[in-house]
Amino acid sequence: MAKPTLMDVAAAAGVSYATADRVLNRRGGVAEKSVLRVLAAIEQLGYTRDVTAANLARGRSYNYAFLIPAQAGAFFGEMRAAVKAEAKARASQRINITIEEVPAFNSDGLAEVLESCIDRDLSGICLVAIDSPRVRKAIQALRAKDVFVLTLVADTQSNSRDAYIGLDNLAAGRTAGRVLSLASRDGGVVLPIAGSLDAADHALRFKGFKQAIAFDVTVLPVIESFDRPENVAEAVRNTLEAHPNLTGIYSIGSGQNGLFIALSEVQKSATYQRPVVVLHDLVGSVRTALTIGLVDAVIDQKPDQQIARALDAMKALSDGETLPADFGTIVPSLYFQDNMPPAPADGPEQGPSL
Amino acid sequence: MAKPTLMDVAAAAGVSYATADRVLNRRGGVAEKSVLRVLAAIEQLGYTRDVTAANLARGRSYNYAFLIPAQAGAFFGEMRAAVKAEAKARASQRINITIEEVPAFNSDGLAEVLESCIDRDLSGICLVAIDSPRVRKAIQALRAKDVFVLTLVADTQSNSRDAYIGLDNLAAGRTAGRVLSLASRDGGVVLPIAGSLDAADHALRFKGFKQAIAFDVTVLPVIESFDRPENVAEAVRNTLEAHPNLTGIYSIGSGQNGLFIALSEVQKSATYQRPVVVLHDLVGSVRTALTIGLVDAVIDQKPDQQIARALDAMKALSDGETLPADFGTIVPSLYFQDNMPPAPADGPEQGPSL
DNA sequence: CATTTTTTGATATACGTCTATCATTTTGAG
DNA sequence: CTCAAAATGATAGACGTATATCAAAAAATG
Repeated sequence: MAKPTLMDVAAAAGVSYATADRVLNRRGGVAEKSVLRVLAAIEQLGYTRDVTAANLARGRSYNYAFLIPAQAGAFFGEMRAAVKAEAKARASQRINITIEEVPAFNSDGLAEVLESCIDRDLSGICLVAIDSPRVRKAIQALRAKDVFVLTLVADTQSNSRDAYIGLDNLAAGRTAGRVLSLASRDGGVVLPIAGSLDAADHALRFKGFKQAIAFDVTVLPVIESFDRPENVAEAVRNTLEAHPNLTGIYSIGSGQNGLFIALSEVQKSATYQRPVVVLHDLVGSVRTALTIGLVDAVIDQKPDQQIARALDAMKALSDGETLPADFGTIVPSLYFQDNMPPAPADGPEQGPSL
Repeated sequence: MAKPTLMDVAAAAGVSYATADRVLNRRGGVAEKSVLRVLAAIEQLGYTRDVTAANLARGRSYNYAFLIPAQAGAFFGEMRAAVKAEAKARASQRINITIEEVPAFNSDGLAEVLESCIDRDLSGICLVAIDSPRVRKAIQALRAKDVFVLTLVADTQSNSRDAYIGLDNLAAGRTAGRVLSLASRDGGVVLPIAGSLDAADHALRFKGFKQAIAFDVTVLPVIESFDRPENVAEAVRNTLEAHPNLTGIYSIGSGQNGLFIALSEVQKSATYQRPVVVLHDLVGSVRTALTIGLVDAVIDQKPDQQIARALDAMKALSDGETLPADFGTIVPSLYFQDNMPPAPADGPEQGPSL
């Protein structure tokens, strides 16, 4: 028996197609007993609406926009590539995706783009949030127009968006702490390096890190790089000087160049045993560092999976479903040289398919 | 401008809808120059076929079957739940999925079910392979009828199926080796426990393990449990007796009960420092063990992701696409207490949606 | 040029649903 | 019982594509 159609349901319920349709689409004006009979028939036949046919009839397509920060490191580059890949994959399913470049670290720039989206007939928008009154206001304006707003990677206030898709930073920090604790079994000394502890994500990671670190491991005062590679290289050099027995380094943020420089010096000099190094985000340069053994473990937030998840979330919201509570939580992945996933390939253009 | 339709393409190419259709669907009998004009129009307008409308018109739906071993431990239970979840999620997209129970470890039983599938009008089938002549023959018969056959978790000969979706066992073993090496920095002694090294997956994991283990770490002779918990408990006890300084245990296979028993004895006695324990598959009991700190790290093969991947693969094959080379390779995930993903919830039944 | 062959156009029906309209039946109130 | 209100039925057009048929036009053949 083929999949039942609404016609079958109507027949089974002993009503006309029109009535079955009125029930299914809650158009009202149907007697209670008829409603029940239709619902019973739906239940009994296991009817599910063919959403593809429904969308076709409604002339409905899903328009989503991603606002991705421009040129802010390799991470967002991968993110952009992932969006493009998903856009292509879903194009044949009436899902249209556009990417808007947004100036990095600039809340007014972000707000401006958001404001320009208001009359673009979008059903959802996905942004890397920077909190500011103007941004919040723009988001509210969009949501008032029934545009779903998701935050990605970085969140705003939780009541001002529909969902947040992003890394569980506390778990990420704990994982780092666990690895360095394992690697410093009988006590040890570890150095945390952050971009800035004022950034919410870095602070959370650091908090988790301290939670998970073993009691007999000494955590040195955290170094804040403020995105200046020289600072990091210098600080790592000094620390190694002062603590030749350093067992671990946790680089909490991005911008790893300074760290790489200092580490390769250590590797060459061979005066010290290299500490175990844990850092974040498996982008190109980090991938290389892991491959050649300059660092040991990488905590990744799987940008491609985040994009896919964000799209699934927006589609679900558009279809009137509600999201499970922890839908947006991305569990940190831990990669060694040994279980690195293959690098994302920007596949060649495909011709029109059959 | 809305998404272009084939009508738009025909108009742009200056031909009729019928001709554009003939080109798109390779029906033949079209002059070379017309073909070129249509293709140019497709290119220029960025036309992509609306597959949902196409499937609707074709009356096409995708019928897939999953053959999952019955009652063979919690792992396949999770797998079955994942299939059910995906089945529900894709029901509205003309994808029908059935689950067939297959007797565990029984190649004839598997073959029988396979043979019964031959005239069921399936477009794809997914099984946990057990190699035997009869199974191979059944698979060939299916493929001869244009049914795509994927293997899951366990493979057959690579030329006898369309794709294999499964864990990269070598990488999994290497990852375990890496963790135990990290945890045994200045030398150490580690104990590998396998179900049976005759099983291809266990052998591969063990091979990877040895590859990644540090040179100054001693690997004790591997214990083979042959799925008897008592053996494992006994062997672990003896090993701890003989090597009070044991730094790590790698449990290569499933059936962890014996290990858990021995470990909880150690935990209580407090005579030894508990070795670092790495094992496989984050099923219920393992999850508990990880939570209470009985074990340290779990390598997971993400059954839910495997199911999703398998479905994507079958759908892609059905649509005439070719799969990327490493499509089926599942990268092992490493979980600590700290980054455990939430347990899969068997969500409550949802009423008919809007 | 006449004839056959190839190519093209026009058009109809179908897929499962949405939306709308109009006619008809049933129900409830007075 | 009468009349309005509520409920139901019947049906048509649309969405974008697939598939088929038949006639008309263009090209190739002799």
